[in-house]
Amino acid sequence: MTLRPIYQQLLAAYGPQHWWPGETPFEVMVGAVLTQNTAWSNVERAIHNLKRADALSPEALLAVPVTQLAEWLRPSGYFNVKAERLRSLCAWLLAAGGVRALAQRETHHLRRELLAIKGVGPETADDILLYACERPVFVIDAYTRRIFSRLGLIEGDEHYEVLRAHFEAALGRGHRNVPLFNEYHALIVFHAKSHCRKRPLCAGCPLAASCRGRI
DNA sequence: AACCAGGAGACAT
DNA sequence: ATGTCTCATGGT
Repeated sequence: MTLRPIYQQLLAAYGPQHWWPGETPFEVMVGAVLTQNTAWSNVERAIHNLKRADALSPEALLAVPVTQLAEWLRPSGYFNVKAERLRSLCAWLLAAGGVRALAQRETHHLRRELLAIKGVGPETADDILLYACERPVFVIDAYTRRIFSRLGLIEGDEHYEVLRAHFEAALGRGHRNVPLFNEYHALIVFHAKSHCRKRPLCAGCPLAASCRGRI
């Protein structure tokens, strides 16, 4: 596939992105839920509220009333919904034996468990698997659909699992690909936010060579 | 002032 | 299996 050269072009243009923006695996998980259909700048405010209240742990989040949690989450939007979603995530984490205990589980088993949590869909599950648990899964999001459909490489409306399988098959599935999948998704998000918001192909787009003749 | 942002669940068809 | 509605804040 042409997915390798596209990655090289993005990396050459933007450099390493050092994802996920979060200091601990648990903070990554929280961020993955809070950023659902929400600008990251708003998520940062909510996470800052949690840190300021010294509440950024599964135990602390479960110890306070939902109304209090929702108040801390207010800047990230959907705060009532997300308060419940964080609680179900934390309840699962504690039942699983804590964040550290996740290392024992096999990736596919872990993925099914994550998807069983209310408020964790395919993308959030894969964010957690890749960026918190360092598992080799390729994250599909709205940016990925938009960019690669404009490049003519996918339709864009395929089911999530179809696209994930497609990208993973093209790039390889081994554990050695964790850094690649990490960087690739981060670059996709950065690229989508800097270029191509409205136009298919902008002046100075690092993917111009891959676009040529297709758009 | 409409439109969008690193989705997911509930529900009807 | 495929649409539609809802959830909500802050930036452009």
